[in-house]
Amino acid sequence: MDKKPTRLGREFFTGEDVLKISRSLIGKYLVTRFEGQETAGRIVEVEAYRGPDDKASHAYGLRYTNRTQVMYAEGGHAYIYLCYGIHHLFNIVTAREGVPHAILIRGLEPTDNVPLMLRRRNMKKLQPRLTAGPGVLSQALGITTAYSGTDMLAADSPIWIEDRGAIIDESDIQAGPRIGVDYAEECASWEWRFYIRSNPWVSRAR
DNA sequence: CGAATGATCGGCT
DNA sequence: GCCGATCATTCGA
Repeated sequence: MDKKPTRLGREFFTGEDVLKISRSLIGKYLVTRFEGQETAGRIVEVEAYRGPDDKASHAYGLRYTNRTQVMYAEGGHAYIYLCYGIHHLFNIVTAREGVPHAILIRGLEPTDNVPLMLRRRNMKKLQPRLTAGPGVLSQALGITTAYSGTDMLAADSPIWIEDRGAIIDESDIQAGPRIGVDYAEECASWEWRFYIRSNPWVSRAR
């Protein structure tokens, strides 16, 4: 915990196993810096989307559109899309170029510059609603679809992932079915959602 | 070109 | 617990 924060290197994101990378992301920090203001939170909940063979993925069957083309970029890019016309959902692209894997960040424990996050969310009081959920955490960090395609390994990237030295015990990580993917037939039951058990910053199932 | 649809959220009952 | 918001994207005509 005392370790100096280091940005995760490219090799963290280019692996083939998106489930393993998803688990490894738990406990890392998602950081943004816009107009000189940093905000950050500890990742406590993620979901894996494995391109070609996953019916829940926007890249199922290698579907390639203007929106999804960034999913085919090298691991470490940001895939951000608009959901329900309102919410900007933030994903991290993984795997080598051409393999459309992605990890959706669904829950964050706010850590850096909470007052600014509260302001962006139009909230007065700190409560899980601030960053528990993929749409709200993007709002709290100032992330919008305008940043989709960003290479988070670029030196001047406004969004990046940090390792602050915390070790998360595997036994504290719970797996379960992904949220909101009922349309994905047999893939809907795959337990590709990972989260820290009993953590208040994990999004609530509806 | 038109219609349908979401990897959700917050307010209201 | 339910329901409406709200629009980029996608697909089919």
